[in-house]
Amino acid sequence: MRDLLDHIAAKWTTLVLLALEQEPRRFNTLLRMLPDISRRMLTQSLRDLERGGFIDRTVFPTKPPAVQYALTPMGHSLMGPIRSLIGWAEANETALNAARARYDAAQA
Amino acid sequence: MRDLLDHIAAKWTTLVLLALEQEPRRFNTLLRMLPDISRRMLTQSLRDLERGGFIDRTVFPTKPPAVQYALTPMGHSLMGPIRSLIGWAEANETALNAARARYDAAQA
DNA sequence: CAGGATCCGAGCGGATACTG
DNA sequence: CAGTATCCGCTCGGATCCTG
Repeated sequence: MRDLLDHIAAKWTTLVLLALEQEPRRFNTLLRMLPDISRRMLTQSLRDLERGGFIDRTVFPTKPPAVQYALTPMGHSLMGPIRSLIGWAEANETALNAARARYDAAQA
Repeated sequence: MRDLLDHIAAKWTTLVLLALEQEPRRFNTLLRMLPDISRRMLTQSLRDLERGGFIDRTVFPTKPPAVQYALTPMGHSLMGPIRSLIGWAEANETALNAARARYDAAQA
């Protein structure tokens, strides 16, 4: 459990998974899809996800080389629970912001 | 969404929520329940969760003072999605470890 | 008992330059 | 194109001491 949390916790990994959900993507495509991620962080996140068996990395020996990242079956199966989190977040977004504003106001 | 991820990402917050799910707890009780957390990190996590409206903090003016932390309705409602993640983690624990072992072996 | 304050080392993560 | 390498500021987080 701790393990999984550390993955989700990685802050970018979940966004990467979402970017790959529809179809496999290439490195620079992902870079463009995730506006605030740096090359370095994207590389790290991809390695982390690959290590966990969530994504597959395929290198095409073209020139220049192309690298494709795709969700594994296990990666896809994780999307269910993630969707459930997203649903919650959307449903409670307003309440969440309100709670924070209230708290911050009380501290001022 | 980013917001929620940052919460979950806080690495301890989810564990704190789980510790509070059954019944309200006091500070030192939580400290004992979460073996590897430091006082400082527990305080931070609690503040963060309070700010987000996930938990309530109640001070009893006894001597010495007692402070109780309890899930709010919103906090409880988040447990559903979290349970779904936990279920996934339990179901895929073996596959996850295997994937990691495989990856690490390939790198060696 | 519940925590704030302070100090400090380790690592996260960005920017830039370089490679196959 | 898809990275790696290096430098470096900054925050995370532990340890310790102090308070109401």
